[in-house]
Amino acid sequence: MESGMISVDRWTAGSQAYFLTHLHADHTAGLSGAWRHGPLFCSRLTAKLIPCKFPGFDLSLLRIVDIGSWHSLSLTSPSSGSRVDFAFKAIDAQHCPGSVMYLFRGESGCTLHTGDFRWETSSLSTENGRAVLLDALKDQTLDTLYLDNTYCNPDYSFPPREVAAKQIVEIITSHPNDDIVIPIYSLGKEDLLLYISQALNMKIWVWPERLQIMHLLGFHENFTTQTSLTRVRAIPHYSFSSDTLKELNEFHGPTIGIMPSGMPWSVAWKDGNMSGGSASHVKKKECSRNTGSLGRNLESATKYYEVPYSTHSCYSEIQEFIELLRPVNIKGIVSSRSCYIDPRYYFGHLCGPEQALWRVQQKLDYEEGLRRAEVADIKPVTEYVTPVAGRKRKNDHIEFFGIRISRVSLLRRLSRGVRITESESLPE
DNA sequence: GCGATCAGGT
DNA sequence: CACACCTGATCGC
Repeated sequence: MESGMISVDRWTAGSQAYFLTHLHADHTAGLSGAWRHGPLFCSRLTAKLIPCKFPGFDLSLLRIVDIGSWHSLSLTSPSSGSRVDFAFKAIDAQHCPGSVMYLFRGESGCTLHTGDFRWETSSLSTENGRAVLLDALKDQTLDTLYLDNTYCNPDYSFPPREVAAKQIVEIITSHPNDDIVIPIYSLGKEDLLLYISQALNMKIWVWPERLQIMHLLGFHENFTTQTSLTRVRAIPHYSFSSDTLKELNEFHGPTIGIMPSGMPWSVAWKDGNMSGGSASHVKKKECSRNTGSLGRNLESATKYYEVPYSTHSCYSEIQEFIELLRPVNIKGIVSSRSCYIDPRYYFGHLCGPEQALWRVQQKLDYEEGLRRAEVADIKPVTEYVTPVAGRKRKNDHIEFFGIRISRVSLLRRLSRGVRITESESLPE
């Protein structure tokens, strides 16, 4: 990529093919209804959402990438003018609706771009993704892994989403008479809301634009814009703060805030907080801040929970992902504001040419084992032998050790400053 | 008046 | 903390 041929989640002119992993704003900086720099490859669901996110977008530019099958692409080398053939495949990224990773196979080797992704160890989708990736890579090394390194730090530890979803349902049922507000963004966490809706057999309120998204995603029964139908509301993230929660409590009655987020969940927070169960990650806060003016409503100490429901992989999941793939090289894709952790700071020992070959060798050994097992008429092991530790490799002079500040300014510049104008049109 | 970018907020 | 946004100011046209 970056050779003037393929761009992933980058929208400046000069590429021959543009790939979109998912429709969050930090991956669409530069996209707009007027964008027309070239063909845009994305998942079917993402394509469905594009007109809503970018009104006026020229839909003839869209190239739908069906998940799981190989697609081919023929481009022209900008330097030599000769033809360059690629094959690529989309894999479910489990981050938000429509989100995918892209695996590219070309003359210059294999590249995997994860976009944002969640790699929950025991989920069926991950199991499928694992098989698809290993099968797609075959005996080749993965040359470059562009990695969602949002939580690429051992301090970040949180449970699978299902666990967090159950915690949230518990919180809601333990406050049977209170209103509940759950801050969400314009796309993502639908599975959480659906889970709550089904577990409690109630509809969930969303704002009108969000209902339109829900309908596009195929959810017709579980969401409503009628306040009177439910006590559980998913509200725009930007409209939520301790002040708004306090106001809700003062003017609308008892309201609990539940923040589903992966962010503050480092191991340092795990124990010794004021939440009931010490094993639980749930953080409960009493927001009794009283910033003047209305004052003295002592009764309105509002309840606010933070629950580790994350759409990004935690550290151990990233580790497992890298141990599976053993890439030659890893590059982080996060465009964070204040710091950039090079994935090789923690995972340098899992990449490099030797490690990549190690993976291939593992696969060959595994297949050889299967063959022998068949001959010996022994039941083959159905599970993959997951590579353990294996930190033999000495890092011979990888220069990117430690925290890199200089890259940040570059990444920031690439990802800043989108304004998504919400569709004017009404639902239906 | 418009889109693109930036500053600053949740 | 820093997710994935938001609003509002400013720049260039």
